[in-house]
Amino acid sequence: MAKKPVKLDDVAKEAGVSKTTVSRVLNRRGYLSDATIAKVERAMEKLNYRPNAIARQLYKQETKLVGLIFPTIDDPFFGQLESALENELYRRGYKVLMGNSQNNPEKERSFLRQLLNRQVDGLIVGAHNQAISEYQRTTLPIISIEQIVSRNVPVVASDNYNGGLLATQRLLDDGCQHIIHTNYPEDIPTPNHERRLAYEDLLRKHGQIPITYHISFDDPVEKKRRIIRQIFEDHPEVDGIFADNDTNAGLIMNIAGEFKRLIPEDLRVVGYDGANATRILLPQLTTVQQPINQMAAVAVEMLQSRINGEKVSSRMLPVKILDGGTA
Amino acid sequence: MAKKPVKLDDVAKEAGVSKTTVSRVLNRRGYLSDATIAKVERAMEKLNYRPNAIARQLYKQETKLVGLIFPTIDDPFFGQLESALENELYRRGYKVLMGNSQNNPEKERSFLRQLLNRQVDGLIVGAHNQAISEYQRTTLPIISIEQIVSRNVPVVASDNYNGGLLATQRLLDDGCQHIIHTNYPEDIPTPNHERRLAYEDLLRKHGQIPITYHISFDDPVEKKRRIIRQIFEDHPEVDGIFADNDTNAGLIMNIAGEFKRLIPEDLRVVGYDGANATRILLPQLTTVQQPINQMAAVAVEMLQSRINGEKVSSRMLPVKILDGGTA
DNA sequence: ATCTTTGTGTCAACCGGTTGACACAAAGAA
DNA sequence: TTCTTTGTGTCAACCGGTTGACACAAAGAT
Repeated sequence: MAKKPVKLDDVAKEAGVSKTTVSRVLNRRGYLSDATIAKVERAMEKLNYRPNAIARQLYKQETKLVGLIFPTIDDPFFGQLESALENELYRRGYKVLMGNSQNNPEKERSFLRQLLNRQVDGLIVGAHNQAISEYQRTTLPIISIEQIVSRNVPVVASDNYNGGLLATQRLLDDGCQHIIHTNYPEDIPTPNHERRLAYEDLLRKHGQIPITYHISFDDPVEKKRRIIRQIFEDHPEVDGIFADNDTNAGLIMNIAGEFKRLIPEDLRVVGYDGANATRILLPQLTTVQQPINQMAAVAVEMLQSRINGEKVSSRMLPVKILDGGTA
Repeated sequence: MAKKPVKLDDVAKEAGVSKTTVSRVLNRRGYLSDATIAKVERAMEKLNYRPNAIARQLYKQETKLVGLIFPTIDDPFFGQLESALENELYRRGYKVLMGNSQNNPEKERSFLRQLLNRQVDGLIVGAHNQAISEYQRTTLPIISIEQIVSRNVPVVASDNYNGGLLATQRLLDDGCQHIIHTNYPEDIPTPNHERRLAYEDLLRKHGQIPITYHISFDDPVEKKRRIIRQIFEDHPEVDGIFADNDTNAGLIMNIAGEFKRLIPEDLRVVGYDGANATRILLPQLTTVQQPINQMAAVAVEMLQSRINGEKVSSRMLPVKILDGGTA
């Protein structure tokens, strides 16, 4: 015997007015006497009335919801990024519908398809899948972060190439002779590859041979460890490593210990990302920091513009190197 | 001149059938000839029809949305927890509406009020605020994680008291004579205090005087560092620290370095949480691990039961200590 | 005395799907 | 022949707010 929820009509009856009047009180529009307002509010209070958001959304054709599609949230970089996005969106009156693709194209597609059904007013994506045709033929406002999704989707990115240069240059300045890089397998589309390209270009310019070991974001930790051990086994001469993200840099530092390498004496390490959580747990790491919060702010600003029907173009934000002690 | 979105009626017209028939094809209910199905599907394809989720929700009175209210997502513990929750919920056909309270009662209340308006089918909360009366007088299914929200809200918790015992006992077993603890200020309601109580009880039993330094989750990192430095200044004799979370344990380890303490020789450290990200960045930390993924699974299962109208009661899950090298 | 302006409130259509009730035809059963 | 079952499809009410159109009264302007 669950009581039916109170609806606007019930309030109207209780207050002795019409639906319209109640709605007007709710939205404070049109002419209203103080007496009427008081009467209606008393009735709402008495019945503990809660307006049905869905009904309003149906009529208004807007949900004040924004979808976020990223690989995961259980990671210092994405955690901070989505956290910052949520904050910015909330400030502008939007709530967040979160979907973690786990780099699973199936899940991403299903998620996307559902959101496209007028569930959200806009979308911010940073997942690593491609060839998801749904992105192409929709008119929903979309902003992408660090990822090229489709020709018509503006991108907010940090300057990955320059970040790669900064990291590599640092190791060169430190006098490293054998610098190795870790990055995604090349068939996974991500802007991280820009970091690799910079590393390769700069290394070649200095007469060194670039060597990249491929570690995928989704590899289980044990596999990542195995790949890193391989580095030390294949290249005992290594004296500098540029990791494409801080988590890998952390793993590298641990495994360097296993191989009795002192950091920074025997081995210099530069990471990438510079997220809050990593800075706390691994402050000694020298790393290229992305302006995560700023990226979030810019992305939300751009999305808002698109929702308002304005045109926006892609933006690239600068990175900087943070000195720890590892390089 | 934005074209109006295609609606069910348009598809019906295109296919030469009625709305009902199209709806039936969409939901595969009632008797339908193959010919009809094909006809309708061709029409949907041709018009690129997307059903309006909001309209369906309004009629069905369910949104297949679950709200998540936690302090933040930018933290290894909450990141992993929310990530696991999202996964479990997705498996059951629910999408996630995320709200970070930032331990800001204002934001939490506003968020909650909006979700209560029939926006979500259920709620999982783990925010640290109290006295939010909205939780009390609603019939929305709610499950709380590690937090007592209201008499009628079932809780999923890990065995915090036992976790406190495990951590403290480990330090005692290591022969520590001066064990200090960090935890929230006592006026912030969190189950972490159970960990403190266990520490106090056990320490007293062993004739030691419990000393707790208060570090709030929301304190800026610099403040946290300051408080931790204070520990070493006030109690140079300290030889064991039980931190109420791994992030603080990480900070403690760093600052121990500043004070020239070797870990574990001069100082033993035990953390709390054992989240994935921390295990990767700080594997050497001995810590009490919460069964984060299991907590998420149980919470979702309980929520599903409540949504189905069943009664559920609170559950407590066991913790275990993970051996690193710091204690 | 007539015309506007301001204040208060009502009616009914609308947003876009969903579904119970019902109509009608063809096939099989009694 | 008549009754039941199966297959196919239509009608219109419904979910719960929102709002343009409109009615009517009182006050102020000309």
